[in-house]
Amino acid sequence: MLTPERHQIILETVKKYHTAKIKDLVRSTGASESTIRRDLDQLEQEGLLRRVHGGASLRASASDEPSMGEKITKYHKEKNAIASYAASLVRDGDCIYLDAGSTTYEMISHLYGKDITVVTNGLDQLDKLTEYQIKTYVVGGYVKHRTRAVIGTVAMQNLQQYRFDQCFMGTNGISLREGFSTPDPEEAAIKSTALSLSQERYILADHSKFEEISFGKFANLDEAYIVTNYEGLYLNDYKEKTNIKVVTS
Amino acid sequence: MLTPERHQIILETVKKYHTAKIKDLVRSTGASESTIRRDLDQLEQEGLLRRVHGGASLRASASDEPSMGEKITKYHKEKNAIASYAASLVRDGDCIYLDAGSTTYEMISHLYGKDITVVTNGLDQLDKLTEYQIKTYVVGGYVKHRTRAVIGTVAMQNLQQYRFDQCFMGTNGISLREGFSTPDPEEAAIKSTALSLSQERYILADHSKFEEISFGKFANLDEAYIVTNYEGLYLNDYKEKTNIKVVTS
DNA sequence: TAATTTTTGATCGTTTTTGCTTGATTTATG
DNA sequence: CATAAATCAAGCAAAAACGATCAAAAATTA
Repeated sequence: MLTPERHQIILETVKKYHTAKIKDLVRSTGASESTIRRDLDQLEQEGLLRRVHGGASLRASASDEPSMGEKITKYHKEKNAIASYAASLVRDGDCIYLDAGSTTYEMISHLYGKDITVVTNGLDQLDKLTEYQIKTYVVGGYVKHRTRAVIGTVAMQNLQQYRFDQCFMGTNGISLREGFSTPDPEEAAIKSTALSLSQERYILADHSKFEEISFGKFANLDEAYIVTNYEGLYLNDYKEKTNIKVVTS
Repeated sequence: MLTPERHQIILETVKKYHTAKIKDLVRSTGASESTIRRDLDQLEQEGLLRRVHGGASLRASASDEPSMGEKITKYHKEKNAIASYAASLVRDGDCIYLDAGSTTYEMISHLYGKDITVVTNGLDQLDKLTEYQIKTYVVGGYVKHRTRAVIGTVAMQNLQQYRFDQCFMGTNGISLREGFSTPDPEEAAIKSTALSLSQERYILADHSKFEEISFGKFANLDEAYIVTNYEGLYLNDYKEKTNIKVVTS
């Protein structure tokens, strides 16, 4: 691969995700870490991106909203450990559902090379899945721009066409009394539907989600397994009520 | 092989892939490395491409001489002129279908600010549409990685849920006798379905598509309007057979 | 046909790029 | 604040690409 082509790929990645990890760039270009580093230095020299620890990001002009880009670095490690464990649950030949959201997004890099079929309603997921050449179906329906998720009644109908061996999704809140919840009722409805179509159901949640309640409830506590790094006060209460796997990174 | 022929091949390769490796050019022309090197030097001298380690790449558009750069922007201009005109046909309140492909992609920036609903099967289109905050639905179904388009029987079924005021799509070939065609029959099927669901049907095609025939036919000549910049030999024949709008940039 | 010019392909020493290693630096975490 | 993990920069050696040179082949001209 020629240098301009690599640079092109790097710039497109940065433009698309507002951030790019060196490891991902190594994957998508086939070059070594050293080469990518040198490329990033060079591109920074030209003012085309900003070098950051672990990769590069958009040349932040001013007030950028904390979109996918920053979310990625925030609880990145915890999320990655959870995502990695979740991915290890996926078996060759399975058909799985990946909900929109940053944790399931992290899963995808760990799914590389598996012979699986993925259905998703997340636009970012789609991009990553095509990059990794994983067999993919997208749920049709209304595109909610802020979260880049496909939702709405059309999406719910389309979802019904599938049956899943496993589904993986994030959540905004987990509560002993109220179960799983997320702010947007439309997204809650999609999650609920996906759960009902799956044999095995996994909710991925870092510790910050525990004992939080949002507007749209989408499942009771005992309707899904939880994969988390939560080791807080109520862990035993949760263990009594549902199946919970604590991952320590 | 004659020198101009080699140069032609080199330029086409660079134009097509935005980059060309010397080894590949050696293979595709049958000439030696030395010869290719000399060719590249010469072509660079003429400002037609940029020499890089290992081969050649497109001229970086901005601060470069006209020649190739001009050709590209001119080509881009044509496409953009077609896209711009097509976008002007869209009325507030309309529900339109945008097929996957580069020309309809160009349309999106011209649709900014319009109060419309867009349905698409193109992943790149999706990204652009979310960027421009245009009300969007995505067709569900199998994701073909290479073209980043949603296709297959599921996609066809899902598409049937909609009815469009207008649809816009590209094509690979237009022929007086064989109508519109594209290489992949699956994509042809989607196009055909979308056409059947639309009140007004527009095919966007630059002049290079005329008198070309691909494997998958998706419509007869009289089943859609053509928006193009073609002013070639058979223009009058086309005018007799169908509704064709020639845009001059 | 013979002489001359141009183009081509191979060779070879030099330069550039690349990937790995190592020790330093930064970041995360308790 | 201290420790562990990840990331980084610099140096180095191997590989790839380069450019200059020259003789053979092809085209042109006399």
